[in-house]
Amino acid sequence: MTGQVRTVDGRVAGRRGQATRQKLLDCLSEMLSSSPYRDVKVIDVARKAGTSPATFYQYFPDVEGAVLEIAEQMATEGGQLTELLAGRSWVGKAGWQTSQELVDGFLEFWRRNDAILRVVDLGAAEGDKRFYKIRMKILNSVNNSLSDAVAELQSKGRVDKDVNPAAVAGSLVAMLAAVASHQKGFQTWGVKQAELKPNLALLVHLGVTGKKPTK
Amino acid sequence: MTGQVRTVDGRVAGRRGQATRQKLLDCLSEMLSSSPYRDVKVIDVARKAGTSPATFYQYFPDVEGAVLEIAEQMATEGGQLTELLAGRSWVGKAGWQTSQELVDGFLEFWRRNDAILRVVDLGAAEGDKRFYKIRMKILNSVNNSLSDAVAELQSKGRVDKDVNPAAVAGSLVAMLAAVASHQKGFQTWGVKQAELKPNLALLVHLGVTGKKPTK
DNA sequence: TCGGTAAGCTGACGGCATGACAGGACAAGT
DNA sequence: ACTTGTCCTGTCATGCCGTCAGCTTACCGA
Repeated sequence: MTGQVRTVDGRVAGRRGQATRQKLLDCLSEMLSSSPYRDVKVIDVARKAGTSPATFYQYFPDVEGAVLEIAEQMATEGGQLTELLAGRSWVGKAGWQTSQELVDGFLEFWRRNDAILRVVDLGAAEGDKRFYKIRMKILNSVNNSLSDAVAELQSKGRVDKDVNPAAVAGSLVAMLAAVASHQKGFQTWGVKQAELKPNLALLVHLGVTGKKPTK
Repeated sequence: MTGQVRTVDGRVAGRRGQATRQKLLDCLSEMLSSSPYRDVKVIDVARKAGTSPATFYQYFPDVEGAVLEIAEQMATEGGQLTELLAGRSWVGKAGWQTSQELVDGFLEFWRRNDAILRVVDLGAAEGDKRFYKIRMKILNSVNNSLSDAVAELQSKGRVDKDVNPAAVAGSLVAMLAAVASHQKGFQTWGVKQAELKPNLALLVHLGVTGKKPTK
């Protein structure tokens, strides 16, 4: 499948090597959660993993390289997000439920992976194609489903013709991602988690169907 | 007002000093546009400004400190965003125009300041209160206006009672900011700039009024 | 059991950025 | 010209980066 795991200098990693590698990745993940991306140093990660910087460089070209690895793993898990929309209806009460469950699942996924997603977002915004592709991989599953849903409703005449399904879907997905990243920010605006979700679901439903949900 | 500009060691900066300081800020701004935040080094900024690292440290505690300065300046200019909504109507054709102009102005502002906004966003997401406050300062102007608009329509019975104005407004603002940050991303989804704007405006209008715009 | 071979790890090193300081250059007033 | 306070930089100790040679460990076939 993905081929063997290799060290920077071309050797194949065995059991022990892979364990060390994974430990480094885990420690890096922790560091990303606890300190600013800019301040994450190779030496700190290595120390935390109980090994030396030289070992780190055996498995990863640099911090960024290791981050990409973590992000890739997460993106693969992120494929589950597709299930939030596969075969769901956007009509009537079912539509409202679909919308709610999408918001719920999305926010939960983002909250679980917030540290790494922050970095992926930054990399993507800075124009780094590698991060960009990973971000796409995660969002595409949701985006395509949403886009299809809009397009289908459009073909039935339930949505205006001058709506661009991809643009609407992309904007909604971007909204979900942004709100998830700044969930704490809403508290300062006096909005609690529990209140936020239904309002987000409302916006998603409005965006996809153009109509208020029937609850 | 803001008091005198001071160096790190407490001296008051004169004409020449302020010029140097500003030059350093300008060069830092440029660097942020052209290279990843993580790789921006004091020595590079200093070289670009035709001075030495020591000079940089005379005016700023570190790179982050200087970035905060730039962000603060930008946040002040960002007050202009309020004008996009002050005294606008959300009813009928006027409502559609309000929505369009908001999207236009917002995207333009974000595009002009994308480099620094990326960093502010990251800092805020990482939980740094200083960046967080700056992000609020920028978004609040728009957010409050939007929130008021929703609340007003709500009091007139045109919007459902269980809608939380602050949550909806915050989500819409987050959407605008996120889409602006990843404008390039939409091109890969086959969505052009020109197509994006009206669809965003539609979503904003739907979110605020709960109805499709009359064009 | 015993090498042989490849994987795994680290000490050590040159290079570079950081951050602090003291002292020299410069402008302005007297 | 002299003084004063601002402004800049040479220099230095410190610490991280990224690489390499070389040592240790695990696996495997004879």
